[in-house]
Amino acid sequence: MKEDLDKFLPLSPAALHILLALLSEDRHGYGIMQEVARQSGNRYKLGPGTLYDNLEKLLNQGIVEESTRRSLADDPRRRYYRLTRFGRRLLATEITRLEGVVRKAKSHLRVQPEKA
Amino acid sequence: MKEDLDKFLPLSPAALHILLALLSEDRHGYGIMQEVARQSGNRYKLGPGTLYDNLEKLLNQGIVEESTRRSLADDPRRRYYRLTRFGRRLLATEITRLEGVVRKAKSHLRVQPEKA
DNA sequence: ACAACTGAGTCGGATTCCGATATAACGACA
DNA sequence: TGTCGTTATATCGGAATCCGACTCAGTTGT
Repeated sequence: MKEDLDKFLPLSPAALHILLALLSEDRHGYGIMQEVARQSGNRYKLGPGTLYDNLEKLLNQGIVEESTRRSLADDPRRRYYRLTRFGRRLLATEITRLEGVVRKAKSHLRVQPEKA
Repeated sequence: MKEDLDKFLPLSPAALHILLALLSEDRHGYGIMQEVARQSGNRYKLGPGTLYDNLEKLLNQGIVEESTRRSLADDPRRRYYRLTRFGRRLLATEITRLEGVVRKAKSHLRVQPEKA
């Protein structure tokens, strides 16, 4: 009961970046959108459609769960999400996989870079 | 005329792995499927539908092009594909981006890994 | 008062995924 | 020769996903 992680991999770009945004701290939906944009230097932006589709799926799969609001002063509209332990393990596995991809690619990209 | 690369990023897992398979050498469709499976230790397999959908798109975008058969002894059914220079640059950009993702994630995954 | 922003969410068309299936040539073997 | 397994390209169509436009509403700033 360990390699069923593979069933969820590879993560789509959207799912990966949502989990990445939740890795540093719990966030609400709008906050996830902002963090994804920020982390990518505004090059990759999640729209609400993609966000909520993915969030729903991630909740159903037990990768993400809703967390209670932290402070009473918080905007009551906000709904916070956090990684489950399974989600964290899944993300760690995916990151390891991507590390291999990057290493492999770099070894080939070094040679014959471009004629000029 | 340089940052239009961003329009193509991030790459879907399928597109990324097709480009990766073509990075080491030119391959035909069936060979791409095999290489993607091999590179992933059989954990990620591309079906023909996903392959040809993606290939068509990559051809239209000028990321991949058809290359002529290398040897006369080659199975004449095969159609070979290669990365264009643009495709190589695009892949390099995506790999750099992923490197950043991996680095960021690892710095957070190191702490509070899992209780036991 | 008004605009801009924060915040959750829906909707529907477009795109992509992806296995099942079709077709056929190839290699090996009895 | 026939037949089986593999190699190889390709299509098809239902399912899943993407994703911007939009709705609704509260908050903040000018």
